[in-house]
Amino acid sequence: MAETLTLKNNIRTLRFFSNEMTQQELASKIGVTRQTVMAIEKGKYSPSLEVAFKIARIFNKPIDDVFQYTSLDEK
Amino acid sequence: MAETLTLKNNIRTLRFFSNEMTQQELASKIGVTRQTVMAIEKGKYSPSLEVAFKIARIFNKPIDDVFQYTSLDEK
DNA sequence: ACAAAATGTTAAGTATTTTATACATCAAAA
DNA sequence: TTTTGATGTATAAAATACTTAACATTTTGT
Repeated sequence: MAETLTLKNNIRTLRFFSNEMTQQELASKIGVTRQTVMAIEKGKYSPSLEVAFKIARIFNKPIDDVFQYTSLDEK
Repeated sequence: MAETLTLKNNIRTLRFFSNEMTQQELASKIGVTRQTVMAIEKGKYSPSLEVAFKIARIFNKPIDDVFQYTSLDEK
């Protein structure tokens, strides 16, 4: 049945837990534009692994804690 | 000093530990071409997070066990 | 030594990510 | 109420990932 997998993330939550970090602040820290953070946060597309690593690093989390690649209906 | 970070990976090793899986087999399993596996394995470029997840999933490992984003000189 | 399979390389094209601008909406603050 | 900062949306261009195809080199097996 070729279950459809989608990419989700906790960036928004992680930002808030990190002293209410704004999208712009996160973007600056990892060296991308605010639009990129925006698009990734909203799941508009799959970022490069490098950008994913940079984000995870800011929050001191492994990538799998920031991004989840799961079947759509997963809890 | 803006330490330079580079992306490394253990794909080659993981393939061998997985019943000597070839690049072509891995490519087929994750739905990309052999050249793509080749390029990623040799670190020619940073794959998309989605492809990274697919690879990690084949080996039943978290992404951070397959890819390392570290400073060049790191042991 | 030979054949076959696996890996490496290159080039050109397509697809996707990221940038850059610009503008709209909303909430908070002044 | 007006301004300001943060977020959302849109679009075009630039950069990068991925494909396709073809061929060269290395490794493995017979």
